[in-house]
Amino acid sequence: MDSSELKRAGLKATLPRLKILEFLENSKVRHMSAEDVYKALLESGEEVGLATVYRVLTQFEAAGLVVRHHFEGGQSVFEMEHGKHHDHILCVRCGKVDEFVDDIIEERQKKIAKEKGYTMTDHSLYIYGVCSVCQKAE
Amino acid sequence: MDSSELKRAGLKATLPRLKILEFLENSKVRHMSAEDVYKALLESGEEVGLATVYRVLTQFEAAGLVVRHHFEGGQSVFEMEHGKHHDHILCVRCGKVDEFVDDIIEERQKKIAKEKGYTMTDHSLYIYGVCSVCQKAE
DNA sequence: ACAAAAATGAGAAGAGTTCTCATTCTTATT
DNA sequence: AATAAGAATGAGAACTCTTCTCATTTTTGT
Repeated sequence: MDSSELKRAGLKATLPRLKILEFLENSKVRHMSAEDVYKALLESGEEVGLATVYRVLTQFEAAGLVVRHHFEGGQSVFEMEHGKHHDHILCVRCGKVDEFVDDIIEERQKKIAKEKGYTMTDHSLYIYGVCSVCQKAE
Repeated sequence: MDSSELKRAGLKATLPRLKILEFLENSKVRHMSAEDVYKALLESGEEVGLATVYRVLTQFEAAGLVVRHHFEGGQSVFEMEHGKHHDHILCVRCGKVDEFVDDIIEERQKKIAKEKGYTMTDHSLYIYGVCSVCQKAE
């Protein structure tokens, strides 16, 4: 287990943090709720408290290791930060999530913020639609 | 009180619905949570249940009278639908909300959806930043 | 190995929202 | 205008997601 990533983020290398980080890094699924992480760890025989999962994910977010998304439906989902910023497009039928980057949109956002007198700190863009698979399954 | 708007939306013209609609239409504030609406009605001496406010706002949303936003922070806020679609830019300090429309961004979104094989049904874009007033108050 | 400080886990608590169901209101019909 | 049938309401219970509390355990620098 590699604790250097945690240390770099200014977090002590505790067991729960290591397990959660390891799990996030090795998971095929990109977007996970706190509950998802908690359940997955329990199933693989790890002892972690749900409160700890929430706490740690919040810390990871603050440290920039992870990004928190507010997809529709109240629940937060987390995603490993792999350097490149991107936005999301979601299927409203099956819940599939795709990613995209569009420099023109990024540009326009900055411009709009400036025009309105804001210093932009962040943004969130979600496109909702019906994916190709679900369109056929109509 | 004008019940035609409700009837047009396929909703019976009940007293609570009329009061809520009237309040939304006359309010200076554009974005309100269910709780906000509930409290405001109570204060102006109207008898409405919180559950009804939630129910009615959801019905208004389904009927297209109102738009629901998921600003950061879990809570839904509602806004009268005045025909013109727009996105939002929010101040992370004072909570101020501004609106904007950008045709180029709208265009790009449709294009991206198409490229990814999606039929776009909706989208949500929020820009977060620090507004001019809060920048000065630093 | 040890003490001090920080992190954890279990459950309580909190916020926001939905559900349940007995009562009340609306509407179409006399 | 009265009525009957169905829909809507309100009060509180219940539910979901998340945070808090605090006694116990773990980590880390010495």
